Amino acid sequence: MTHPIPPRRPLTLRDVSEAAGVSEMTVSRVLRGRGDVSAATRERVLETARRLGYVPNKIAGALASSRVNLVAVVIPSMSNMVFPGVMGGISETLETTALQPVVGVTDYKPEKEEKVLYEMLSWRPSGVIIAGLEHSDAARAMLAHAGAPVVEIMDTDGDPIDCAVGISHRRAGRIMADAIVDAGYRRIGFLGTAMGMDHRARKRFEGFVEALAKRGLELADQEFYAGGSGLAKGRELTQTLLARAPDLDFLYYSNDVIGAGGMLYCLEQGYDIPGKLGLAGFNGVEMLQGLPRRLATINSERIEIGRKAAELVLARATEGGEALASETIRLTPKLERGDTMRATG
Amino acid sequence: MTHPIPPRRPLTLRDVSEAAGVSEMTVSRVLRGRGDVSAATRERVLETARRLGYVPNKIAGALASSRVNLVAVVIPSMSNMVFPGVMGGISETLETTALQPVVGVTDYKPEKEEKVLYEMLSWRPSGVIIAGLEHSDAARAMLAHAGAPVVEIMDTDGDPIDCAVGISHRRAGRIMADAIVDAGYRRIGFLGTAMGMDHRARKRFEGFVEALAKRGLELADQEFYAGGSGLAKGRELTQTLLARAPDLDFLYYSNDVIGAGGMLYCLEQGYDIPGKLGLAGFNGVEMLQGLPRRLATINSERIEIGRKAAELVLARATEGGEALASETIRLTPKLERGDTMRATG
DNA sequence: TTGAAAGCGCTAACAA
DNA sequence: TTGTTAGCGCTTTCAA
Repeated sequence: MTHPIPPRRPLTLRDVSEAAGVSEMTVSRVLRGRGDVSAATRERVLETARRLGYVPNKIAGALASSRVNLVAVVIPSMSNMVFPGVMGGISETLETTALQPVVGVTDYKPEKEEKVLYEMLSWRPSGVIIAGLEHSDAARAMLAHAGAPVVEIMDTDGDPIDCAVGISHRRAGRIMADAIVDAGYRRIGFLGTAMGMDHRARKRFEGFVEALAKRGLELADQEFYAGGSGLAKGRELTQTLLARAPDLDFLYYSNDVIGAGGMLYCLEQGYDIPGKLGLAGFNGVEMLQGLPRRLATINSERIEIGRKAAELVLARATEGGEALASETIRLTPKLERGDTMRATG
Repeated sequence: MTHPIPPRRPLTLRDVSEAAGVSEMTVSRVLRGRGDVSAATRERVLETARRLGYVPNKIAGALASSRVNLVAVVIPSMSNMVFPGVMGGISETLETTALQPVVGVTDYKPEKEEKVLYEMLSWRPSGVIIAGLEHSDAARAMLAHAGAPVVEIMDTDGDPIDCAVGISHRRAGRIMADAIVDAGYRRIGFLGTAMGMDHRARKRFEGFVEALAKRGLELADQEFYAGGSGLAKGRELTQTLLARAPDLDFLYYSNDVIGAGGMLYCLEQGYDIPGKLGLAGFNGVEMLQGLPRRLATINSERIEIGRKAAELVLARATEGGEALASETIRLTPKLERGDTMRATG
């Protein structure tokens, strides 16, 4: 089924200028809401612009003013694990400002990160918010030359290029390990991603294993996977691991979604949770509210990270903030015990 | 904790031109991959650009060429109900092309849709993909003047401005109603959003009620809610409705997430599903794979909608496609019976 | 194959 | 309060 449509050329300032009988400059002033125009002229111009359906050309405006009200947000994935939270915090903070977030996704691939960064920086954004502290040399070079504030988010275990907001994932791993051991669990299994390019998952794992070691323990068993997370994946991993190591008394998952899948599996199998078997994930994902039990987890403070990152960009991208020093904000990973972990042994 | 960073001005074509000892024009040609440059010159320019860390200024490029490789994608929400699927289809299709999707969110608010559209169109995108067929007059005017192909997605019950790809939500409602009645259920309850500005949810509801009427039935009871969907919300609605109308034998939810919450609640309460009580949602959300039962649903073909929409834009935004006629693509909503609905009475 | 000139649509800076 | 001029960093077009 087809139907014709008349093509039209977008209007220019000049069209409005001629229709309203004032200079282009005056139209420009009115549309940018500058105060130095008489009320009568303003009214007439606004009316004309609306009537014609004029939409300003930001490309020309940006080139002339060398101001672009975009903030590049570069993240590894849009999965509902982290993206909605971080993005929510950013949007909320920028909502009432002139700045607008624009998102690029890297799929945890350094080469894609480079490509996405290159594309986004070529639009000369007013700021860059990018996940993680690990970037290729080329990416770091681009960021250093961006001519705009750069905020690396999620992680604080490393050296930022400019600003950073996040939590220590090593510490998050340690906190969970300590809580598990304090609760009296001893035969601990790990289930999670293969962690190839997921540096934060790796750091949590390292912190976890290290803290166990300090308490004289080591992982009893582990099961890795590659590819996307999902409840089904969590079930599968859990079944495999428990079949191999039935004497485990705690399962530590690298994220809440596979943890939740594991929880559903264990409940169906009739395991005594948290009495004989404890479970924990990582992230504090809202989406999972409403499952039969609340999974123990560590809140990764995604919304707050988004908010703070946007604030740092905002301050530096706004009139007078150009010279602000770089800054690193460390938030505190917080244990949420839920219903799948005892409080004490 | 603070640490200083040296600010740098972004490089221009001229910097590369001087460093490489050729004209700006030649550098421009090389960087745009045009063939009419000698291999030696090309090599030298490429080397220089890389060494300096040059990132082209697309703003200037776009202004000069009046070509912008962006596709505006305007959707009501980033919830994991529809966004990831649609976006996946779009990204996948545009991945290998010069076009890049940029997302704007309307929160189901007409005034926000206008604002987002205005912002996005002011960047003169090569195409617009926008959810729904219902828009304010102002929004419709902007779209008609966009000077770029417009594809309205998700819904085909109405008149598109240019192109459209989607399913008939009325038909989806009818299909579900027929399947439920055919399976022998008779006391049917509806649980869903208040549907203020969610036109597609409203159309499904209308189709559903209409099809029931044709079979001589009407809704036995219903429960509406406002605000975000979540498993917990589904539990709550279900509890309320079943307390009020314990004799219901089917619960039709306006989306899969609240449906899944309801399912968890009903299983815990020991209802015989699908024997004595049937359940169904809408969307076909992958995320829910791995729950104790597969919820009956209607697949809304989100990925395919994304793909087709991107293809329509691509064809029209590419050399020679400017004059292509408008086109409407109707996909077929497909029933997925899952484990929560009998096949026959 | 390379370069020079003009201009994309707007805004900064200055003039009236 | 309003208008004029120049130019943002590129690409198009035309000339060499």
